[in-house]
Amino acid sequence: MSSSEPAPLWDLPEPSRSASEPKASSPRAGKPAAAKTSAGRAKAAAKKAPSRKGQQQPAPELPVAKVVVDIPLAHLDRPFDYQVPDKLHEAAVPGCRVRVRFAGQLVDGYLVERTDTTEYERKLAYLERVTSSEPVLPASLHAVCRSVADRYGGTLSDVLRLALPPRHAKAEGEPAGEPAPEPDVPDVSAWTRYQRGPAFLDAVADGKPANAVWQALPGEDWPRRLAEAAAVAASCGRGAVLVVPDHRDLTRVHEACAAMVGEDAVVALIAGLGPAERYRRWLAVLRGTVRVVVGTRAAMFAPVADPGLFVVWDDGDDLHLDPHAPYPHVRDVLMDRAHATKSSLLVGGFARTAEAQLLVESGWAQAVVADRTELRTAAPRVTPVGEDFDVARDEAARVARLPAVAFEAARQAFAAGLPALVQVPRRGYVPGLACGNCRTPAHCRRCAGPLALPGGSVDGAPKPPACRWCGVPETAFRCQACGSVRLRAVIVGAKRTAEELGRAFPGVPVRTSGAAEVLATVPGRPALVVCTPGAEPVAEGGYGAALLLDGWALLGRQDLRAAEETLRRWMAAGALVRPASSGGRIIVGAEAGLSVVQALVRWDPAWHAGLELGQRRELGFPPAMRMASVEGTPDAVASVLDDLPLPDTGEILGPVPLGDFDDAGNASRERALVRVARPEGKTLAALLHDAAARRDARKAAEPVRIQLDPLELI
DNA sequence: ATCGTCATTTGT
DNA sequence: CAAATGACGATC
Repeated sequence: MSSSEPAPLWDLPEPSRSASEPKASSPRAGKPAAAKTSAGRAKAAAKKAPSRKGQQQPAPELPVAKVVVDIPLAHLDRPFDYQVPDKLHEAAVPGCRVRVRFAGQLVDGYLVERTDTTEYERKLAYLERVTSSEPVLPASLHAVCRSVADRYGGTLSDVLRLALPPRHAKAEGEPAGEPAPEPDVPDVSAWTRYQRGPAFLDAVADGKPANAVWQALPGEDWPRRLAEAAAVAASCGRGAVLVVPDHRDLTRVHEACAAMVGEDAVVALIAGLGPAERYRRWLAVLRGTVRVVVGTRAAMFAPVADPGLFVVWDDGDDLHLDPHAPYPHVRDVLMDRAHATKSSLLVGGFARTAEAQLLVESGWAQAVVADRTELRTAAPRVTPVGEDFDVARDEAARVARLPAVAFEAARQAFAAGLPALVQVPRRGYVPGLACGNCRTPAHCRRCAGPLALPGGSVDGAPKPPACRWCGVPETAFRCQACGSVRLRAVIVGAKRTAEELGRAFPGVPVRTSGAAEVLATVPGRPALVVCTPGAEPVAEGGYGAALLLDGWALLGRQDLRAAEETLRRWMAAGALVRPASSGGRIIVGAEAGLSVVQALVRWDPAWHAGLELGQRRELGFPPAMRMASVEGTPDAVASVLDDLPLPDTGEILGPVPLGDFDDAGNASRERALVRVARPEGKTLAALLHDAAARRDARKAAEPVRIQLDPLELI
């Protein structure tokens, strides 16, 4: 039975015995590249039949190929030497894709170098074939990927999988276009609003490495500012890579860049393009036909020629963390690339992360920020609304349970012919509550706002329901309609909120933007624009008001970054509002005494980032310290930790159970954190890599997830 | 997956 | 004491 299956060609026995199979050698002998047909045939005939393998001659020069194999095992994370056969001498160029026999299997790999000699004591195997001579892994890209793998304690092959799109033969066959011409030097006068802004761009223009952390002013046309920076680099013949969190941002930055440096000089790299187009655009970058790359996180590896500038916008957005091993972060990869290539880095956003703050405080980067005078002309007026607020007197607004100031701010915006933005918690993020008996929506006894489950827990017990507007917990619910004490969860999304609010403003159209459908822009006319964080449309001419009603949900999260994240989302929405001088107002539903609210009122993200970083130092949390998480079954986690030599400053926290439990009540998965002082981060990564290597070599079945600088810590 | 190495078992 | 078998680890 089994004998009826034809063995694949490459499974034929190697040297001897094939004298009895005269045909074995001929079928694949015709290599299209050999071109000269008659000579090729004569040569093949001259070689007497037996397997071609034994007959292979090493290449006349540089016969050794260093090959990185595409196997994600940590103990095989190094190049292996192969012999280049005579026939592949021309094709086997550094950086090309190859196929090699590795441990009896044919595997894909990359040829990273041709050399004269090998350290290997035994006989080298030959390259099986060259998949294509396109040098997709040149030394520069190899170095980037190796460095990223080392930083995260991961393997090169894992990083290569993130950095190189799958090959598409048809796209590869198309000829490379002409390199785009150098664009004109752009007008960068808009950067004079920021201290050290012009100085930073001068450095980029002079090809001197400079690093900047930039907080954009409210209302800033930041895609255009980024395009100007990219154009500065491009105008002096350097490349630029700009990474933004999502597709919507990418569209804006891409348009701005195309207008600034020309359609042909910029390319958008984005997931979900389709294999051919994805590879085509990536090749255009590799071949140097475009100078400016705009993309989402995978573009952080874009092999742009002669890079002069790397940019990450809104580095606090968790989309910048790649969810695939070894979980690299855009900001950190771009820092590494900028450093390695002596080019510049720009970390921009409306808000500032604790990580960016550390770059500034350590002197690694300069703060590019506006002074208070500029800020005063740009910022909207911010009014916090805490627990004690007056519900609007207007009858319809009372029905919608809207605070009076919020109602008034929205009304003024509409009166001025402008839209108003309402930011509400993400749908499903927080379920709303209704009576378990009669299904009447459950309302707060204090302000009549809707009750919801905040999520998270205190001392192991789930948090009690709380009001969506004022945040007051409800510990003894009783239905107003039927007297039942039972509660049931209902989904209250942006849609429902929109309907409720809409009734308060008859005649004003209500638009929603959220997970289901994200609007890019809304016209500059009266409208109530209800959206979840991150989905705020840009309004033509700016919003007249923004109502930030999700503070209690954002701030209530059990997360080290809750405050930082809240300010980031508020500022992203608030930046779309007109300046106070033009009547722009922000109403934020949170206590005025909170520092995060103060930071919004004063529009001072740097101050808040300084506070955050100070707290992280006190707690010994990132980015003040470096952390790694080790996650898996209890046995697997224990085996890694037991095998991990701790650096001097090393400390293990946990392990703690992770959510799911088995029938016996034991955690099926655990997570431990390993903490070291920042200077030992590199050592920790190497030690974790080695521990993973020993584990892989033992062929351990249970997977362990090792992550450096994980975002979620609590 | 496959191959070589080295230790152990089995057959004289 | 030599040949056969098996466990293990490297994998070019």
